[in-house]
Amino acid sequence: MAVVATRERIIAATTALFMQRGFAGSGLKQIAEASGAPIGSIYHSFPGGKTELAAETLRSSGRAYQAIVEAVVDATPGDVVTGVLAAFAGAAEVLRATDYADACPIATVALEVASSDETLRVVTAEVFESWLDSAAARLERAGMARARARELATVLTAPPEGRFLLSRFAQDHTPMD
Amino acid sequence: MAVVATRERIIAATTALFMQRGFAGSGLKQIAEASGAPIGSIYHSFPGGKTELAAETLRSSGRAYQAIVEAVVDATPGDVVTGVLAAFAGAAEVLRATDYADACPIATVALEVASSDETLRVVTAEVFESWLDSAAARLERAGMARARARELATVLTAPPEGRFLLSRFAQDHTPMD
DNA sequence: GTCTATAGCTTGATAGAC
DNA sequence: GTCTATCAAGCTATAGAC
Repeated sequence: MAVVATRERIIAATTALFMQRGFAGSGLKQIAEASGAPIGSIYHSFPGGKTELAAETLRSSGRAYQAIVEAVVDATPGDVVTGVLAAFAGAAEVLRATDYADACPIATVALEVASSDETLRVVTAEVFESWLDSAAARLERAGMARARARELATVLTAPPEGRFLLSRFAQDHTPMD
Repeated sequence: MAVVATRERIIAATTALFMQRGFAGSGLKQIAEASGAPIGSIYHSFPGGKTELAAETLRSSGRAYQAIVEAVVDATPGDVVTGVLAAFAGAAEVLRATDYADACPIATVALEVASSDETLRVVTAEVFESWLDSAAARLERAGMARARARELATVLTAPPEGRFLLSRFAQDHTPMD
């Protein structure tokens, strides 16, 4: 019980710091302070150190984000595309409400490690693959051919990520609408 | 002459490191080594330290990228939208040729500093504004209304940024096509 | 203008008391 | 399992010789 809580608190603190300062910019000392756990506890829960903590955080964020999008999509009447748009409209609202601080929890770290840390790059690629699989499965279920579903899933995911990026550093809601 | 060369070499080295490891992940020591100039020379050219160096690097990258896109757009027959697509097709080729290492030189740093360094956040926003102005001006020249031109410029810029992001960490060309 | 040396601090990681 | 103390190495920045 206490173990799980500590581990979860560490991951939650890491998620928040990664969104605001990225991987290299988030120190273990900061993470320890933000989570209320000393550094020793981080190494107890994540013996692989910062890399293992980052990998678990990315996977956790990826799962959480995917679950939210799936819930919105499945609850939206009409076709899947409309559902995806509804999910991203919700994400846009969160972004605005947090003063453009909380965007995609993966993107910042993904760009940082894409060419410098192969272990974490693979993790971000797997999270992305999982998102694509989820979207493609729903499009297939709606009657779309397998190859076409995968293509459309990719096309649907890219523009929102770009809009997140633009509206975040412009601190302007316009690109999201 | 020698002064300019040193300064330019430092900025070039910083640009490359920012694309690969981001802002926090690129140390001044690494930049010094990559540029062939000692740390003292960095502080001679950029008295404001790492922040000033980063700001100048972002502006330089932004100008260079904008000049390339403008050249391609202006040299492409047909409408402006076709030109923009041609420019991004060229960028996709560069990305593939560099094994997905050299993507947008602004995006990684922009996400890192968006919520943690107001000085650099403003710089990234200005670079982005300049891109939008450039694209909107060309759309206006093609006869489009001012407000509509700006809107379309934003819509045109977002999806390619998203595709850059996705194809980079998937190390897969598909999202770019 | 160029470069060396180093100060002062923070980092990721470890050892070991409790 | 939890936490403290500490390490060596890294960082940004500065002072000052050439």
